Amino acid sequence: MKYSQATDYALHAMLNLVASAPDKPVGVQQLAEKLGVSPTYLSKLMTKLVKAGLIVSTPGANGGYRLRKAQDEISFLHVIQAIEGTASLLECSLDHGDECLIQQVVRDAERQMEQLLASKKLSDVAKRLPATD
Amino acid sequence: MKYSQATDYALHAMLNLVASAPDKPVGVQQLAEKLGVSPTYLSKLMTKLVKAGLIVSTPGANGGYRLRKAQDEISFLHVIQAIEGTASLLECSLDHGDECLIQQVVRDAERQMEQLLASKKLSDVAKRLPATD
DNA sequence: CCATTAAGGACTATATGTATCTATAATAGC
DNA sequence: GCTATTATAGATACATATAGTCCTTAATGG
Ligand code: SF4
Ligand code: SF4
Repeated sequence: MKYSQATDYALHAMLNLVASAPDKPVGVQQLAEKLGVSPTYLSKLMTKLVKAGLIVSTPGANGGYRLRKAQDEISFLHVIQAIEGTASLLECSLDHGDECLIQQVVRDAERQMEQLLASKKLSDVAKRLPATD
Repeated sequence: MKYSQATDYALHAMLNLVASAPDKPVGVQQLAEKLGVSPTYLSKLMTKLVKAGLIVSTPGANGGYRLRKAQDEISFLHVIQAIEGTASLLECSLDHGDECLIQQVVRDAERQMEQLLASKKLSDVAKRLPATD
């Protein structure tokens, strides 16, 4: 089980936005170049982030993307779920109801992980981002 | 991000083994029938569990699978990792070294989840398994 | 020796993820 | 208004992973 590569791109793109001036939008071209990804592909991911309410986009000349909220209000979980969705890890076909302990265990485990991911904000890592990124 | 269906099968198969008599091996035929899966496919999954050291198999007449360890020593994490592997959720191509906070956050989150999954044993859910399973 | 059962290789089908191309819409600046 | 710029979106192509089947081989009990 792995996060899709798209999640990796999204996280790095978001951190690049954090590192940029907050009022100057960053275009997908620049982002794609820094990440070494195809611009058109990255564009679709950015659109997902827009729809998730994490960033805002402005088309036209000097357009691009900028954060919608303060960087200390955007958590890892926000970014990850914007790309990966919020489905549970275990999707059993039969639904034996609430008494199913199997699902409870997995849900609990998910909650544990999500709790930590939600507590970590972009600002927590923005301070010390590897230089070449 | 979701566990593969194979993980779902493996968990249910293991719990069926727990529910069976510990000395009588259970064949893949019976298991497959209970789970509603193809026997040949399930067979491959069972082999993975064998290689992970969770169960032992005996071929030949009256053969099948049985638990290798006590049911309170087998955790959810054991079963899940036997199928899904142990790779990290985030596999970035560039490796910027230990100071990368992005990876640290994700690793921490993984550890949180794994810690809970490791603490939950098969015996914890075997007591109250939905009837139709 | 024979029936039974697991293991494993080869193969197919399907789904998902990754990526490209093209067209459309919106915005800023002239 | 016109034009350049930039995001959005659909269609399409490609790669990879998952899911599943078929057949052969090996091991065990009777
Ligand atoms: S026992 Fe739980 S996980 Fe299994 S099929 Fe029933 S509801 Fe789903
Ligand atoms: S910053 Fe961290 S996650 Fe990103 S490419 Fe570098 S090592 Fe990988």
